[in-house]
Amino acid sequence: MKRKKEELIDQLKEKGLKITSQRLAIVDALVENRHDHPGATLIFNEARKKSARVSLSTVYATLKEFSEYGLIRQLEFDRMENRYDVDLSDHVNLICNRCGKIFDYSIPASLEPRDIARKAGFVVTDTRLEFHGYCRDCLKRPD
Amino acid sequence: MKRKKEELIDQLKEKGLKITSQRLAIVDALVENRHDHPGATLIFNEARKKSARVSLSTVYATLKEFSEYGLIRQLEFDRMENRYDVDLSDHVNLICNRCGKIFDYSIPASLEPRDIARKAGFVVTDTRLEFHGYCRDCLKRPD
DNA sequence: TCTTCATTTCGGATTCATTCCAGTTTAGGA
DNA sequence: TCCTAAACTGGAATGAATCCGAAATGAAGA
Repeated sequence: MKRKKEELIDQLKEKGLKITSQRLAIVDALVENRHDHPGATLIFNEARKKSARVSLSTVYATLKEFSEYGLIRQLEFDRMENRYDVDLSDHVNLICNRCGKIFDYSIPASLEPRDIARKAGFVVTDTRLEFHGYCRDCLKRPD
Repeated sequence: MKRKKEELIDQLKEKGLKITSQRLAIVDALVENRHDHPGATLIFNEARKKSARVSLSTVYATLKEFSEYGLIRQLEFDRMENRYDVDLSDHVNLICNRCGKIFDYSIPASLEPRDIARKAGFVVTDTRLEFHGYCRDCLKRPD
């Protein structure tokens, strides 16, 4: 299996997006911090460390673009910056109410809170299910 | 079954929260617009219409407090104001990518996108599952 | 290798939801 | 009716994210 980093770079090429030093630094930061589900600020700082010249605007624009092209997944929160996930496989995000860390729990497996507590050591207090797509009315409309 | 409005007011009393004209107006707005899953701005406007003297700060503080006391549920989005749900029963929020409307789809029922398309006429393009709670480390820690 | 130009980047200004704060009002128990 | 903690106000502050015009640059073609 190819490393995630090269995989992402190949996808950039496929989609006709340019490979710039900024994008490489952002890809690096995304892949290396993947288990932290990093946010824009963390990615910005990490990219800067690697001696790359990057602006925060660019980081935002790039993450947005990557999300739109389906290279990564954007996780949204209330009063907390968005986080990004390079793991596109089916999984549940387990989010700790206290420390805010985000853990992955892979599917298919039972989604019963009891099972999750037993297998992942995570006590579920609140669940959030959202299915995004197109409603009946919008499907009918042309445009 | 008691009407949702009285139910909420009773809960305020039970928790020792004061019944103010502002809170009554906010409860009204929440209940009457429940199917729109209203946001703070809509609730503010609705509450104002009912000749109530309310400030936006109060609406925010009240919605936050209601959420914390578990009277309502806060739904968070990216670049869109938070929305509030008075329906605390198990259900999936179906969110249209185009018009932004939020539909409820009750559980227990199959969560298979195919079944949802057939039964609710909603085509699922993206799913979001988040389980909030406490991680292993935080469970160990005293504090 | 050089030229060209659409794409990308920059950074400062802007937007907008939400929170904060200090002063004022008020619900509801005594 | 009085009293006090709780609730409310509105303007300022915060912070994530976007916008914008100008400058830089990747990469395709000569």
